[in-house]
Amino acid sequence: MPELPEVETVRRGLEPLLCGRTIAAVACSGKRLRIPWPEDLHRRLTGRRFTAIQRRAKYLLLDFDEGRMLCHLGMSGCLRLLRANDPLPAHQHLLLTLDDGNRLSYADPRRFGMIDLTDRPWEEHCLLRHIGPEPLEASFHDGHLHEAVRHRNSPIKTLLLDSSVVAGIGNIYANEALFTASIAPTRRGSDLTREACRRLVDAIRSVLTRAIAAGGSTIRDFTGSDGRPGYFAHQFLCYEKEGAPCPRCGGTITRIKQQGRASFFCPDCQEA
DNA sequence: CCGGACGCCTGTCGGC
DNA sequence: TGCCGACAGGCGTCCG
Repeated sequence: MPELPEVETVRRGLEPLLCGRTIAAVACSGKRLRIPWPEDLHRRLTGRRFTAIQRRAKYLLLDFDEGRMLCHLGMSGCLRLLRANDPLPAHQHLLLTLDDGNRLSYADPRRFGMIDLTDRPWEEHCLLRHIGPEPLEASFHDGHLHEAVRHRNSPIKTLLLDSSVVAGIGNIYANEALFTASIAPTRRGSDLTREACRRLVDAIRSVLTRAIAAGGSTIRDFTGSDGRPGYFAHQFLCYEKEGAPCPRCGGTITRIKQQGRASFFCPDCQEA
């Protein structure tokens, strides 16, 4: 489900309502997610006060007055703020009752997501250490991208999904950004000129920024922390548009498979 | 080191 | 109607 724009949408929804609140009660399903639940979960969460909600790649970083919680939504995870009488979602794995009576609910049917607790600084967390630059920050630019891909033989689509090249891009936005930059997903990293990298960086920034403004993309079941869907799927140019006319040249959007995942592109106007 | 395949889960959808 | 396979927004691991 969630790529960078969706996780950022959740973060923006949580931040004003969560910061300053204290955890009064903790309930955990105990069902194993991607990694095992931390030891002493109840003790390490109860009584903690939220002080900051940040995002790195597709991870949510929740800071407490003492300690921190790392959260990843996987493919089907959902973090929502519920009022006291709201019904609880199916497949809920963690429920934090707050001192104002609201509740933070983490649900994840497929259990590809994860939650971890740490007392160390974020930059020391092993899951965050090898992640590349944030695409919306100045450290991500054409020179960085060119250097990261110029010796790589993999298709550029695969490289965009590699979080050590650039953080937070998933299947939807890799496809949309390559379409916008007029670069075929099959192009080898080593074939990209500096100029093509500049176009791609611009396209990534543009697509992600517009997706965040729309509240993310809801294909099936994504919702923000308030339960509302995102509307960026209405602006897709190629994703899940197999057979449709290309909005740029009138060619036919084609679907291929790369690394077992669907890629959509226009063979007529995306440079092979 | 690199690249590709696989597995982890559940839910949904299309074809027969 | 029901069953079965394919597929879905991610990502770490394993093997050649």
